[in-house]
Amino acid sequence: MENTRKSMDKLAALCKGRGFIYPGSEIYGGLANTWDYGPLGAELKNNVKAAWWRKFVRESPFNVGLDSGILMNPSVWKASGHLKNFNDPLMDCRQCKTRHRADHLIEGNGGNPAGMSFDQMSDWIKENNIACPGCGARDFTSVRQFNMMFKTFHGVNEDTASAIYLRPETAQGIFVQFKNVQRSSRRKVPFGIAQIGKAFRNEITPGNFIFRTREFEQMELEFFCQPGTDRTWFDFWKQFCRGWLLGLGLKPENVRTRDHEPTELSHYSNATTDIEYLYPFGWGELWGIADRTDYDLKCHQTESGENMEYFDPESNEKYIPYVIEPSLGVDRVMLAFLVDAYDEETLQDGDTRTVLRLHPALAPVKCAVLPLSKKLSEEAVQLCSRLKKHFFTDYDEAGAIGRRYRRQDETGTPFCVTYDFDSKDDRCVTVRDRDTMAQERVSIDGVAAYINERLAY
RNA sequence: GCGGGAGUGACUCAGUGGUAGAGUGUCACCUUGCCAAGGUGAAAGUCGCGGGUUCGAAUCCCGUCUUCCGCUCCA
Repeated sequence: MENTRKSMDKLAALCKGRGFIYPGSEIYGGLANTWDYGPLGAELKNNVKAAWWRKFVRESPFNVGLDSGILMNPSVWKASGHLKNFNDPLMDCRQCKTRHRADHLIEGNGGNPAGMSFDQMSDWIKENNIACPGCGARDFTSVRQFNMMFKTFHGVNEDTASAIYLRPETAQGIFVQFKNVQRSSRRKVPFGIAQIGKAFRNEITPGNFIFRTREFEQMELEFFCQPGTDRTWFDFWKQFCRGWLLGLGLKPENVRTRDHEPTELSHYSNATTDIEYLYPFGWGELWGIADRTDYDLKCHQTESGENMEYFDPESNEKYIPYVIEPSLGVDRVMLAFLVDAYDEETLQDGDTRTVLRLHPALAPVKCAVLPLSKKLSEEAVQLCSRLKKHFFTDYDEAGAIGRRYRRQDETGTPFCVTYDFDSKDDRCVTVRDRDTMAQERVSIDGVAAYINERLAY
């Protein structure tokens, strides 16, 4: 545990020092569990999202994209069940300091918490002499409410009529627009709608760096298919998602899939599989893949009165499609890529070299132009501005060349291009590979293509 | 919310009542010329905040804020 804590701390320190991730609102003393992405973090995050969008939307024969709003009609959350299910009654054991859900406690002891007020729950637990599952004591605080949805006001008058919520997931925007998208894109089932966007949840226990934060970004796909074919598609997307992760370099031994037990399934799902990653703090959920059945569309049909049925021209029947939902957290997958890439290499002379072995497609800086001497600045700067048209290129002429290589290693730059005293004559530069530290002589005119080829995934 | 840590330059920390320090990092110049930490110099600190004790507080006392870890929840 000591080591794992340390490795997360080291990564967080590197992230702050190099401009990946800073603590939020730091000059005001911070705000718990909020983080801002710095220049390199913003690049990395964009690269992660671009890689996902490319694989799940642009290259997909099935899927189309959507960018729906964070603010939605509150009825959406009534229909989806979030208003009801995102309100948790919690109480603490005064003896062992653990926290419990009052409704779970009541349910587990043969009671029925449905419809009980918080006071009634407190009373029930007292009357039935319920003991703390942790320590056996019977000394609880009273039940308090935790609403997981961020509430705000639509319009300038803070009256209850205009209370709305920040979306706790992006999925509902997709369900609500299902008919518009299907019609306007002329898609036939099976097809999917993909979306990247922010979501907000008042998590009771955020933490572990950017793994769980109250403001986070999701990359979700809602894949609509004919009832009965859902399990086939479920398995298909499971494999597809896993392949995406491994294709971008996550080590297979750090990735596992875990099927949910029937008892832990969400209220809308009949099957869920998590793809988990081995973080320094243990296995953590990365990607939840759920068979949501026709639950969501059905709920919206009931609540809105809008017919959500799809007419299948091939089978000549009407049905509400089943939905397979692979839902991935941008921030936590980014953390997984960072953790997986972090390496402290011991060199022959005993030196340690910190390297972020990010996949070239994800690396924030693709290439750094390093003149061997400041006397070569002019030509090197010219080369740099040419390369910048192709990909993010950095320039550094400060200090010894070895030092500059190490600096680039720390931020995961896959290629360093060294302009030396021969370059002017032979029109070639040395390209140094981050992972192998091997050097190759490449013509100045061909260096952009040389690197571009290696950024593919 | 409860329990336990912690707040001194960007980072890691020293300083326990008497002039705020070091190393790393950053920047400039020199040196070097393909794998960092040679030289010279510079910038950078409301010692978390408020109050109290004292001739004098980073240091002692009281309060407060923030943050980290653990627990409950994670659609």
